[in-house]
Amino acid sequence: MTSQRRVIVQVLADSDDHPAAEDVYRRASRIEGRISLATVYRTIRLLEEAGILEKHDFGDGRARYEEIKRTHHDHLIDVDTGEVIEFVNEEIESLQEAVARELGYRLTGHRHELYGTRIHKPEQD
Amino acid sequence: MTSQRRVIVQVLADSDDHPAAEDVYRRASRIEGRISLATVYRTIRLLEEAGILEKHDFGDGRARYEEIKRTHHDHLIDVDTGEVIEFVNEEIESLQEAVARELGYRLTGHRHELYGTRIHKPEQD
DNA sequence: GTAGGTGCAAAAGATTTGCTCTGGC
DNA sequence: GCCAGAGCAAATCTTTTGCACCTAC
Repeated sequence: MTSQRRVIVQVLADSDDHPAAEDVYRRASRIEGRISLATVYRTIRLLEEAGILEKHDFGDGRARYEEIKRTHHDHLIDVDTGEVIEFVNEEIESLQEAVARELGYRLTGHRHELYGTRIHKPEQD
Repeated sequence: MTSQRRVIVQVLADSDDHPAAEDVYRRASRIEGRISLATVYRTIRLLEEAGILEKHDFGDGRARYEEIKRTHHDHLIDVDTGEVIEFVNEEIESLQEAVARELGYRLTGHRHELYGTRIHKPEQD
């Protein structure tokens, strides 16, 4: 357990957004100067393989990460702002299982992202 | 309309899988020798912007493409073989709309992929 | 004839890796 | 002291781009 790893893990734990490797590097650098992007990538990979981190791709060309929390959720991405909103829908979850089963598969994972634009609500402005 | 573009469009129309740019290049090269990977990328981009082609990312680091067919569908990826199976589930589709609406969003698109392993069926072997 | 398209090679951006050095235990 | 792990720079992989040349209309 080196200081670099400690800092990276801390940064990820403190983030409630979905930072890319570069973001993690930037945030970690503020705390611990002696750190390199390569180490961030290596540590992120370790954490991912250990099942601690989840990798996402929201379509902007780089991987985004978040800690696996107790509650599973999917994401809605605001196409105008890039904001990421988490959602849970048990009905969709079980339908997915059913679809896979019908096709002769056991589900090992899934990726579900919604992309949308905010509905303008005049009374909220 | 150049011969290169004609060939690329033809290759895509003839493919019922989800080829990456490199695959399109390989298939097109067999038909038309005078073609470059750069042209494939440029043409693919044009077709995507024209709404003729859909871009996917199945998690292997390169983009995969398919022609937009009349019927919308999502994908189940066999994690053992890489095989891609298309599926349609209207119930999930409308639940997605509902989820977005509840969060105050109008859906502009979505990405939904299931990852699974084939359930072994002894009587089928 | 010319504007848009092509090929080639180099650039760009994200991620990985080889190698040497270092710091935790 | 040893060895896993760090830093740095170079390599890799996919995709994009600059530029000179070409070709469809």
